[in-house]
Amino acid sequence: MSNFAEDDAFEAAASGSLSARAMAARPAPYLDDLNPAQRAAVEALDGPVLMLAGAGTGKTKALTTRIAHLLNSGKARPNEILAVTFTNKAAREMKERVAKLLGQTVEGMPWLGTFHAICVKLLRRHAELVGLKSNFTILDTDDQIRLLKQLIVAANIDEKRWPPRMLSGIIDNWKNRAWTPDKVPAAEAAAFNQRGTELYAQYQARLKELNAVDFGDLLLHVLTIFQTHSDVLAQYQRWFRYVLVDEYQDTNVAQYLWLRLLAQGHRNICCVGDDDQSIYGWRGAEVGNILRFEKDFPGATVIRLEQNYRSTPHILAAASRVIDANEGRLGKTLWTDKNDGEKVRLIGHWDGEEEARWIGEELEAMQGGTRGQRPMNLDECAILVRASHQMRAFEDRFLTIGLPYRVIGGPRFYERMEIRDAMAYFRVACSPDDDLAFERIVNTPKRGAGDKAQQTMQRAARANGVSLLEGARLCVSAGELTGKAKGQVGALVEQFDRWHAKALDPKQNHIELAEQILDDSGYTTMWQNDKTPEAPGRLENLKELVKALENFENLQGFLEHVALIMDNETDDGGAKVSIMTLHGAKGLEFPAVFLPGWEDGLFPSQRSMDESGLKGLEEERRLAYVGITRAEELCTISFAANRRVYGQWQSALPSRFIDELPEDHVEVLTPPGLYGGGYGAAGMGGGSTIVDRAADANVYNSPGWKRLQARQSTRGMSQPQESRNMTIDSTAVSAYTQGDRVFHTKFGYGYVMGIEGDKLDIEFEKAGSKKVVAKFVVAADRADDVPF
DNA sequence: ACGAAGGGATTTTTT
DNA sequence: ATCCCTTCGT
Repeated sequence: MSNFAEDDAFEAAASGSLSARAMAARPAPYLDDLNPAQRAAVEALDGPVLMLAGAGTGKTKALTTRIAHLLNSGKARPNEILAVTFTNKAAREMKERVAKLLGQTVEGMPWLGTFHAICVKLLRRHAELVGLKSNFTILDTDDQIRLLKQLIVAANIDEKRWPPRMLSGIIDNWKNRAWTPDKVPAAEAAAFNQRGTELYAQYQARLKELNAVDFGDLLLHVLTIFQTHSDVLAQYQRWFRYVLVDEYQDTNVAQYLWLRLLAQGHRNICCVGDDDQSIYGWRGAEVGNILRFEKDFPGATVIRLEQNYRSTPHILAAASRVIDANEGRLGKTLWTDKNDGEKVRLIGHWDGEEEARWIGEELEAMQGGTRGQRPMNLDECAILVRASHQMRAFEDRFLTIGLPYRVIGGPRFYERMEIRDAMAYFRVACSPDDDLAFERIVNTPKRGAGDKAQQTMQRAARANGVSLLEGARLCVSAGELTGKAKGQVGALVEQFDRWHAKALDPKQNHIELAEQILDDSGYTTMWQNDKTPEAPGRLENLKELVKALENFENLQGFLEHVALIMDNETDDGGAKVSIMTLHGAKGLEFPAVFLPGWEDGLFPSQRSMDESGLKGLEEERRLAYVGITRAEELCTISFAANRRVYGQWQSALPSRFIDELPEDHVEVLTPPGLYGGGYGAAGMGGGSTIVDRAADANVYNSPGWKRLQARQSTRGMSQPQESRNMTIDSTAVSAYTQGDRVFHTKFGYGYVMGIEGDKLDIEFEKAGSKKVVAKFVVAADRADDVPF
């Protein structure tokens, strides 16, 4: 599929515009732009280097300057540098910045890219060594899951017990650890009753039949090649004089082994990362990789970038204190020469809706500068949430008040159903052997080919050892399909013959062909006739897809790229506040950042703690660190006492991370709201140092707050600090028994029906059945003591 | 073969 | 609450 002869990396560089010799004599003005640490990191070209780059310390600048310096000093030619990133975005940015530094386009840096993109390039060259053809196709998650599902069903395994999604997760996990089916440790295999490894092996076999790989295979196959063909490995070890790795803390075991093998040639490896920003443990990242770098590469130079150019001292202090609670850090001390600016703001709310309302009002005020500081543009502001379901409250609110917003992250362009369908048509047109693609669209639009018809085709294909498309053809000519399917599938097969011929024809305009495929197949018509509200949008997307084809020579080239470049930059301009997850915000920065939802259970996420214990909690804490350090000038943290989760009202305590904030750098805001303020925060204040202090300082000197404190002492409840463990205070829960009549400020009176973990199951007279943290109700006979 | 209704789950995300 | 997927009924 790819004609990589064209970009054959070893060849390309020699003719590139950057001849090593020509560059050698050049001065290095870019060095003057660096601080001493950055400069040291750039100039330590030889030997292993670990660059510990804290948030906002100019990591990318150091990294790109280092590449420029390598080239400029004649140490390496562009194609002798291996520079890996995790995302296409990072790779793109790096290319652009290197080019800018050198004042010219960098041609021939073929080995600057994502792990996956580089592995595709390597694997296409050596595919036969792992039993593949070099035109293998790359399956995405969707294809992967459909394939696994087939295998599960075929093996007669209960889908409920072994959901394809779960199996795919297990297999990915194994691949992240560089375990091929035969290398899965016995203990691990036993944990899944041997069935897991069986299915894994079957899956790999099936992939080979399909001449396909999934994302994990890209790395794993190349690793296998390196491990089993020392000649091939040696060739690359020799070739890559310098190796650079971005976001090293995010590497998994497979990537680590891959890098270690390649770097063994010249031992010039420079890893850049920040252990405090390791937030991808759940998908296989090993912080350990960065922690033991010096052991792996004895004599390594370790350079710390600690001067922060992004945030004010207050923000930095808050972030530093929070992350300080983590164990086993490599340790950095971020500093800045910026002026103090505003303290980190902390505010509690009664519920999630009020929180959204308040942030909306803040954003409006900040735009006009009415809030007392410089006017801010909406696109200078961001709301960073822990989980995407939190976004909805903001979207709802911002829609009602007409505040422009942009959700970053969501489903990506190439993951949308209509795009994948269209691509499946293109895939079959280009490679009629692509069974998964054919299967996807054979009955889309409806062609009367349901389960039964498809099984017939599958059987025919298997029996004759041909592709599904050929199987379909056989069924049609043998009259094995029922009336409706017979005609329409027959027509489809003929259409694919025509389209395939055109796809191979160099004179054929590929854009016209794409349009023709979508129209003649009835796919466009299907959406035109669809009256659901999203249909027009889907047609729009299809138009965009066709437009994207302009950038490519042919359909094949397009498909090749899209497999790896699944991101979409649909920046339609216009000032909008960004809403995204904390994960999505890594690497970004905003003058003003809102961090809502800081409640125990939500953030830190209960699930994370349940599944990974202290390790999970520490990763959550790093997430908090990432969140705070995104802010340049203004950082606002908030929490809500009540929130609707899965349709049920739930109460929660403020996040333990709030206790970890340094009070000197935090300003506690009084929420607007009923009863003279202090509503949410007072109700929530239970264990927060901040709020306690605030109360002392009369910030929370509301009657309600005082009464709450009085109530807590009279009832002899455990002090919240003591209860701040992995499990929430159970003393309070045990203060009640079934049948107790209780009062809740929001839901009114009710009876305790049962106790579930840390929550009381209460049947409220007006509000129905709810699960509530005991702290938020009082015995009905004490209802007068309720501080609101 | 296809649409409606019921059941279960629901962190985070790249390639 | 909502979404997705399976099952059931036509």
